[in-house]
Amino acid sequence: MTEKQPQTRIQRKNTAAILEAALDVFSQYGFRGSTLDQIAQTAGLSKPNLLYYFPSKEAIHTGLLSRLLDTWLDPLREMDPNGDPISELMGYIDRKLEMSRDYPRESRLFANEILQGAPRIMGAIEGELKSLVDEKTTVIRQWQDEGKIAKVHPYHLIFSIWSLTQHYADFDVQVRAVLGPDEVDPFPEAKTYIDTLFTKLLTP
Amino acid sequence: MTEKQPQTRIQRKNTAAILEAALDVFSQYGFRGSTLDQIAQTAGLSKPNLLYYFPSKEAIHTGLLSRLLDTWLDPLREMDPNGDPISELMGYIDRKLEMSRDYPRESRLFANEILQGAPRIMGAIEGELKSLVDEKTTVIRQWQDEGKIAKVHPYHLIFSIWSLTQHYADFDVQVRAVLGPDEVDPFPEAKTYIDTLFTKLLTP
DNA sequence: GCCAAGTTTGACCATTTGGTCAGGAACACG
DNA sequence: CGTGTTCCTGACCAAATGGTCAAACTTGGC
Repeated sequence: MTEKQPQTRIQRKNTAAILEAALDVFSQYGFRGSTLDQIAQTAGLSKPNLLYYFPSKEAIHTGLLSRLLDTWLDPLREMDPNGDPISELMGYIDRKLEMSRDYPRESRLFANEILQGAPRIMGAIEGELKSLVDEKTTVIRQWQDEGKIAKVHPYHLIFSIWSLTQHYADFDVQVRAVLGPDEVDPFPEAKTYIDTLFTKLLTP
Repeated sequence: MTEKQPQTRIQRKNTAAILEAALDVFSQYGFRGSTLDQIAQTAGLSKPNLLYYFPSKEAIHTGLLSRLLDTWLDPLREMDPNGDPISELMGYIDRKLEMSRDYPRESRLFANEILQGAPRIMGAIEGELKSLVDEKTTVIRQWQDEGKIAKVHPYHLIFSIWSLTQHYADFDVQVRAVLGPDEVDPFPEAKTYIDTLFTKLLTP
């Protein structure tokens, strides 16, 4: 939070390379399963050089997470209380699915962290994330009271959007294995399916 | 696969204790993030004693996974092609949600494994799991052709059941954090929500 | 109560891991 | 082109990790 931005060209380039490499490694092996050597090698740097930019393994991890949480919540933030309820919700759902398609590593990074009890990100979940969800569920409840969308539990509605969309990033290998080698890209059909599901659920 | 069952009392007790402890530890930290010392301590044994019963860390892990996969697939296996389509599917969904409630560690163990690319269980996914899903999706397609349930993509239907139910085990800490400290048990409301969702989706 | 089989352990080992540090190389800038 | 700052590295360290082994201790059946 108390970081200075004025950095040299090299600093910017290397911290970016480190975070990119760390995303690769942490998202695949989780925090404890990842090693500094792995990250350093992926980033094309030496281990001591890594630690010149970040004081510790944990600092890289939390740096990544905090930098990413905002992006991750953007789709929900964009949901406009004054827009048309159904299209706002469907828009949110579609954006979330696109994020799973375009940023699967980010999804897996969070999944890993939450799976392990969120030891390094609990604060943000109880703070930022919860208050955003609280805010948006209030909007949803309003829409429901106005009869614009079906009355279903708002929090569980959010959970179901998260789980359905993130499943295609987090469980990608399983999805592809079950669909078989013919299916190249599961996302178009996933979008159709999910759109149908939520349309049927939300139409009053 | 080629194991002998006739064991002494002590063997049965200790292998059970080890697998129980390993489930605890592996499900929380993933394979690479877990240590033999941790498992040994949780099981109340010394590390060399662990390795008297299992030849290696990997053997414990694969032992766990193979022993668990069957249980994990049971709810789907029970789905009866000759029963009433809607109640068979809703029954499967309810059983799956109950498993998330009663066996969250098992769910997280699989989630961890799949997240990391399923390196130690890919075979079972491409074999056992895929063929069971193939079989059941055929049944679902039949039900759809008979007009008994709505025509939605059968594979994605299965994926959505998995993701929605397992979410409450895998992302438990997030669910509880978002719902706040007042909500003690999210499962009753989850069941209501999920039942509504799939009823609306599947009713033709 | 004896003895062979099954069980447990402390001590040990090689490797890996997160992290340090002194010094050298590259760079910015007057 | 000189010099202070930034950047980078090889060598190193202590702790942790997966795994071994010989020796000691239990156990079960006779």
